[in-house]
Amino acid sequence: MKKISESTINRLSKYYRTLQTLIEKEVETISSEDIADIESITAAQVRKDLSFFGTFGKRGLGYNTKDLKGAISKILGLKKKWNVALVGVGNIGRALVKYNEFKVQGFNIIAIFDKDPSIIGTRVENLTIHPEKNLCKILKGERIDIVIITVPADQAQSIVDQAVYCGVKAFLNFAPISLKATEKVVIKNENMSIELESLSYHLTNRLK
Amino acid sequence: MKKISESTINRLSKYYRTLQTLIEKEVETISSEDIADIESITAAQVRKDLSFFGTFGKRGLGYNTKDLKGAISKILGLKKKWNVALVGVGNIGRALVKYNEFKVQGFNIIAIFDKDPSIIGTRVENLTIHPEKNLCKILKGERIDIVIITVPADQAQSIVDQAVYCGVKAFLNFAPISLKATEKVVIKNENMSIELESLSYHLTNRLK
DNA sequence: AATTGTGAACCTCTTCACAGCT
DNA sequence: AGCTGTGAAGAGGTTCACAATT
Repeated sequence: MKKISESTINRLSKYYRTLQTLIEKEVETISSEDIADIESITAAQVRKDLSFFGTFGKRGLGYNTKDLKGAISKILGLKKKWNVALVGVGNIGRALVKYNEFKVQGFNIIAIFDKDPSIIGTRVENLTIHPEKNLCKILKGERIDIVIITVPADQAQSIVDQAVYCGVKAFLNFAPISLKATEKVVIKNENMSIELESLSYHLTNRLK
Repeated sequence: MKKISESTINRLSKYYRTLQTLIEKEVETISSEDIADIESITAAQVRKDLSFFGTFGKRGLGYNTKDLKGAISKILGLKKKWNVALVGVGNIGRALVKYNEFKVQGFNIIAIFDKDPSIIGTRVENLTIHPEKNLCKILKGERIDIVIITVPADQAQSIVDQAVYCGVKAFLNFAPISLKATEKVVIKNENMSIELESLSYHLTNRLK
């Protein structure tokens, strides 16, 4: 299969969410132009993104919202439930465990870890905090697909290394550091400080 | 000034953080190649990014870590403290108020808002939760530069509209929806579901 | 008549490669 | 000799524009 860009994948996620909203409003059909307006992009972009995966529309009519949502759901692999673990039960980690959006989309956090003895064994939302030394055993036993990293920057690489060794191939990293892994592993970064610094740049240079 | 790409700005943030770590380790000089290795990019990319803003290195030697950190700090506008407000004191909002990294980098959350009467008036980390109806008055009075949006998706656009009307030009949005504003406003998105869905795509299609 | 699907044109970002300093 | 700074080449992503289809 042709290499699909990360931008295309991210836009598919957005279309997916938009379609969900449209279906709730009982809209049955939508054109690429209308989707484009909602996302503030061009209609050609929407059609091109979809064209990498097949032909989903009807010329002259547009796209059926339910069919297209189903198609994107299949492309993104959202038909299945994913087992997620979270390492680092601090402020951010705790908030993510409680964040409902993930579960709704099929990402179930089913194991959580920390290295602080004073919170190990306590519970957050029905989940017991495991010690990090049991990481590998539990990742394998629970068949974890994705690990969310919410530990401090200096501990993040070590968690990735351990988890990769135990077979995990996908990570969502909140630590403000560039993590390394082999080709066969994906790491997505959620770096909030970078986004704030970007705002700072624009306020300083462009928006005076 | 030439238009600088968002990727360049984001990489500058990363270099900045890397330089900070190097300075703590008492490294005084670094080459573009070494920075590139840390960030898993090419040396030419590092040099090109910096070249948009001036010449900071010494041929044959590399870059002085402290000087370069200072230069990037100035480019990104991090010399000054920014006044930040947060709207939506749910799980994520609460975690961000407590998140220390922001304050360390000069982003001070000094006002927080919610519309739930049962929590208005209560405190989170020394800050009293204000009712959303006072948004405009307080944004102006406290001279807020940046608004962090942690309300549900269907309320996010209305918060942006109000805040833009009251003079705010920069937003960090955690709601999973595409927000609209004029040219003179920047909105950065922190969409955690999109990143998870991207992982789902890669696990489904590439990493079997 | 309306709207998709797509090759070609265009534009932007990244990498190469080397002249120019230290 | 070593490493930066940068014009030119290359790669990749976006938009145009139109034939094809309903």
